[in-house]
Parts: sequence; structure tokens; C-alpha cells
Amino acid sequence: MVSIKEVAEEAGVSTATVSRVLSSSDHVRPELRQRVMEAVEKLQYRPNLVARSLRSQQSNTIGLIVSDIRNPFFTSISRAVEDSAYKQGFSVLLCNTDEDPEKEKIYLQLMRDTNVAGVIFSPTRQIMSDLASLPFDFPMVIVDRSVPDVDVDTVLLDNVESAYRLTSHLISNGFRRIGALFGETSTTGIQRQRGYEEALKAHGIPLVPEYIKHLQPRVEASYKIATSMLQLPHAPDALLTSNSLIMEGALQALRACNLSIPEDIALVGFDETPWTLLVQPAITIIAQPTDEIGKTAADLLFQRIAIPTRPTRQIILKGQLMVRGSSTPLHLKAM
Amino acid sequence: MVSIKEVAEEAGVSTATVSRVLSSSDHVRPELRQRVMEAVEKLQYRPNLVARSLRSQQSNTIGLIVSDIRNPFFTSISRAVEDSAYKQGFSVLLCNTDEDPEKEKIYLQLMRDTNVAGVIFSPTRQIMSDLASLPFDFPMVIVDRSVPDVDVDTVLLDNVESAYRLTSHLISNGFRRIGALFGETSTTGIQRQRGYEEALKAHGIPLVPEYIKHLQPRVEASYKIATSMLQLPHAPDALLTSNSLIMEGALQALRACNLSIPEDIALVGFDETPWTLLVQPAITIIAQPTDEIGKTAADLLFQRIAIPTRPTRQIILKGQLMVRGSSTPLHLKAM
DNA sequence: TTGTAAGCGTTATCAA
DNA sequence: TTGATAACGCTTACAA
Repeated sequence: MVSIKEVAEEAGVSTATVSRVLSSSDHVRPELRQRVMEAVEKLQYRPNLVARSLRSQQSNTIGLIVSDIRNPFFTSISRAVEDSAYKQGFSVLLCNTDEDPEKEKIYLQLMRDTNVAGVIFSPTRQIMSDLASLPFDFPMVIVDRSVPDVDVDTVLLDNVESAYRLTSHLISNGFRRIGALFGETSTTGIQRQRGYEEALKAHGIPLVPEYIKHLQPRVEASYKIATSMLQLPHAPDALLTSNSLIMEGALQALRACNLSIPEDIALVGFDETPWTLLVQPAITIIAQPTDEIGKTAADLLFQRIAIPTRPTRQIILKGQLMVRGSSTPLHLKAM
Repeated sequence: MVSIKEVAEEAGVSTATVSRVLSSSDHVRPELRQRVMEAVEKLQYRPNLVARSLRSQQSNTIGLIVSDIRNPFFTSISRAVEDSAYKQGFSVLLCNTDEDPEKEKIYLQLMRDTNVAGVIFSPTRQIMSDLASLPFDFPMVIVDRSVPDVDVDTVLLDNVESAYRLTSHLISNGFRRIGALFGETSTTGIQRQRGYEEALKAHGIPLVPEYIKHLQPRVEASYKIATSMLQLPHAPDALLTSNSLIMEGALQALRACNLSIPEDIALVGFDETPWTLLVQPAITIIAQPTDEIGKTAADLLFQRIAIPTRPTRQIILKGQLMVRGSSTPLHLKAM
């Protein structure tokens, strides 16, 4: 492994000069610069980024901490983040927490220990109290979830509003007994529940506790809970799900119960996935602008890395209601 | 940021002793060990991994280089790799190449520059010739694709055999005009094509060049190519797709053409995705054991990191044919 | 504009 | 068993 020292010797200059040519825009005589470049080329020199990072106390790596990369929402976010990072010359450390606060802590510590430039994080509710107290000195951007009492950059969907619109859509299409499945680990589920409840209230529809469930945001959990909800004496005529994994489990449950959508029951949810348009009928959803969320989070992070004292921002993006067959109005059902 | 020096002072020992207590199993007097641990605890000391990596010339990071994390196959692989890495105390640098050889090179260089412990890589065909010549000294495991002339650990599906079985399944169900869409960037597509062609030959069915297409493994490309194939004068009565993105585009095309599956045309492919069981009819596929592939790749890598001279291995895993409604026999179609 | 030399925070060598 | 001390490969004052 050729080092900066050998390049310096080859070019007949000091290591400082090589370093200047390579990383700073310091004034170096063109002739020397040329000699250095040639030596670099000849020896196929590549700077050791570990040494550079140790010395300069900076790094070109950012951390991305999400609950599960297999959740299509996070898959998409990750891709967008990696893309932005690549363009800025950064690379991405991927961390899955499985919504486990212990894993979250371990990964946050790792971020500190490896001296990353910054972190994009989608935290559970449990970790939040710690978040303020733990001494995390690196730049951080929160995505998808909100951290109420901490002054930190955040990129969020307008969850209350989106859930409100989704629920209102069901109501105006004639559905009244709207079962709802929310993720229990994040603030997102809570906010979406608020939107759901506000919509019901606004339309004078009573809340039915049996219709509201909180669960781990996983396919299997959702399948179970949805199945049991479908077996209620007075079963729902519509199901609202608060993320795509939950929606997947719910759809499996509907299929297992041989229920027709939307004739027997409507199904709506959040997030565009490869299959929302492929199943029949297609599923009505709130599409989150995942690319933009990821890109915005990365942008915020790079800005904070550049200017650590910058005032924090909370960016709230709008979801888009995509009306499809799975929530067709009751009076059209016979058609 | 508290350093080893401060811990040493606090404990009244040298930095060497602190280092020994923390990272090596060297013999340290229990009493000193105790004092060091207390100092570590008191000062909340955490070793700086960058410095450690620079000095020891090792690291606890592995690279994962895939074409696109949004491909459900790679999503699942990534999750499995990250899981295994976490258990071994490693973290994962995620890199998307978009099947672009230039990006592959850049990322491979990054791996070298950051001194990663090793890399799990799914290369394009183009990069392979370079792979032998480029001086990549780090441990590497190839997944999903094969690199014929390089002595490197590999984890693969039995692609020829799997495609053979999938094609034979279609044939024995009465389909004869089997269109096939293969990814053009990987060896995987080529091998699956071989299995497809061998199955046709074995059953005395002539190859029709118009029925065989190579394309970028992307949804949009697949949609276009599939659509044009469906408009052939003598259109296929079945479509075989060589990965889930291609399958997705093909299914979109079938839907756009208002074709019924399997009455008008059968559809089969590779990879279990969230939707293969949710669409109706469910799709017949070869399921790859993605968890096992990822886990095996990580295991191989850690073994090679531990013993660099270990003889290389090629591990070939079997796919599982999941027969579903999308390839129901012709004589049952009327039912 | 360039070179010398002092670190960055560890670990590894060598003596004690 | 322990402690000085020299690296690891780079950047950056400071001097020249």
C-alpha cells in the first residue's frame, strides 16, 4: 500500500506538498503540482481515508439508522439517501434496529465511535427521552418520525392531515365502520391515529375502541390482528392501515377470509409499493414522496455538517391521495 | 471526547495497559484491570474506532455493493448481511451501483481507501475482466453472479437448473410459445437463459428468437419490451421473467393489454416478493433463499477475513419452485 | 510557496 | 506484568 511519503519521495517534494495538492486548494507552484500528480499516477497512490479521518477529525461517511430496510418506505428512503450521499462524495453506513431501543443505542454509539459526519435516524418512541440526554455530538436529521422536545432537523410527512384525508375519503364514499391498524413503535402511528379520529369526529361518526388497534409494524402481527378484527360480531366495512407492512398483512387476512374488495370491505393505507397497483382492485393509498424525503434529509444533513450552528428546520411534506378501486363508493358496488 | 490517555491517568496506569484491558486478552493483573474498568466507566470512555483502525490496519466495517437496494432480492440480501454483520460486531457500508461499471470501480476503490475488512459484491459482467487485474487486496465474496476466471468465494443460485425447472413446468402445463425476458447486465441472466433453452430443446420445442429478449433489469424497460412482445403476430402464450423487477414490468404490461392470467397468457419468474402471493392469480416463481444467501455470504466473508489463505468456495443453493395460479395448465383453463 | 514536525488516538514492540 | 515509545498515514501550524 503506497503512502503519501513514497509519493513525496517520487516527486521530490515534502509530504505536506503532496497533501496540499491532493486535498487543499492551497497555492502550489504549477510545476510541483504537476510533478506530484505524475507521481500519484505512476504509483497509483490513493489516500488512506482512515488516516485522513483521524487527523482531520472529519469523515465522509454518514449513518442511516432505520427500523427495517425491508419496509418499502425505508428501502426507498435508503436509496435516495445513498444517491445524495454518493453525489456529495459520502458513503452510507446502514443500520437496522428492528424498532429495538437497545439496538438504536448501540448504533448511535457506533456512530460516535466511528466519527461519522452525521446521521439520518428514524427513532422509536422509547429512545426519544434518551435522545436529549445522551451526549450525541454529531449532526443528526430525524426522518419519518417526530421528536417533540428536541431541537433537531426533521423531515416528516403531514401525518395527521394525510390520515384525515384518507379517512374522510372512506367516509365520503359511504364507509362508516372503519377499522384502523396503527404501528405502536413510532410517533407516526400516533399522528395518523389523530387524523383518523379527527375525521371521524368531524363527520359525527363515533369512535369504536374495537376498531382501533396498535401493533408492531410487521406483516405477521398485522395479519393476526386484522383477522381477529374481521371476526368481530359487527365487523368493519373498511380497513385503514398505517404502513405498507401492515397493509400487506391486512390484505392477506382479507384474502384468507375470502372477502371481496371493496364489495365486502374497503382497504386503504399508506405508501406506494410495487404491488399497490398490481393487485386487483388497486389499493387506495396516501403516497409519500419517499425520494424527496430521503433527498431532503440528506440535504439537511449536509447543510448541518457544513454549518453546525444553523437554526434547525422541520420540513413537512404533503402526501398524495391516490384513489383507486379498493375504496370504491358503496353505491357503486353493485356495478 | 475522552481519550485513552485520560483513562490511563484516571486509573494510574499507562495507555498500554488500558489498551490491553480493552482489546487484547493479555495478562493484566486483576487489580489493575479493575481500576481501568472503573475509570472507563467513570469517564464514559469509548475507544475511537478510527484510530484503532489506523493503527491496527483492521476495521469492523464490511462493504456491500449491489446494483439497487430497491430490487427486493437485494433488499432481502442486505437485511440478512446486516444481521450477520451486527452479530459479529461489524457494520455495513451500503453501495448501489445501478449496474454501472464506473460506479462499481469507484466503490471498490472506496473499499480499499477506507480499509474495510471485506466486501460482498454483486458485479456486472463488464467489471469482471477488470476484477482480476485490479489490485483489490481485501477479502471478497461474490453473490448472485458468477465470476468464471477469478478464484473468489461465491454464493449462487443454481440458475441453469432453476430456469430449466421453471420452463419445464410451463411446458408440461401445455404452454409452448414461451417468451423470456432476461437481465442483460449479469451472468445470472445468461445462466437462466441457458436453463430455458435447454428445457425447450429437451422437449423438442424450437427456439424462437423473437421470444428471447435481453434488457436492463428495470421495471420500465421490462414493461416496454413485454408490451412489444405481446404485439407480435404470433404472440407468446407464456412469459418467463428472470427477476422480480422484470416480472413487475411484465405484469403491468399484461394488465395494460387486458390479458387474463393464465387464460390468455401465463406468467412465471424468479424471487418471492411481497406481492407474488397478493396478486390474483398468485405468481408461479422460483423462490431464492435470500436470507440464506445473505447469511452464507457474510459467513464466508468472515471466515476469509479470519483465514485469508483459506481455499475459496463456491456455494450453490437450490431455488424452490412455487407453483401457483399464474401457470395453471391449459386444459384447466376453461374451469 | 514550501518544508519541518507535531499531532490525531490507538496498538505493538521492546525493555524493564 | 507493565510502561515508554514508536509507529499507523495523514493534515496543518509554524518556520523558512
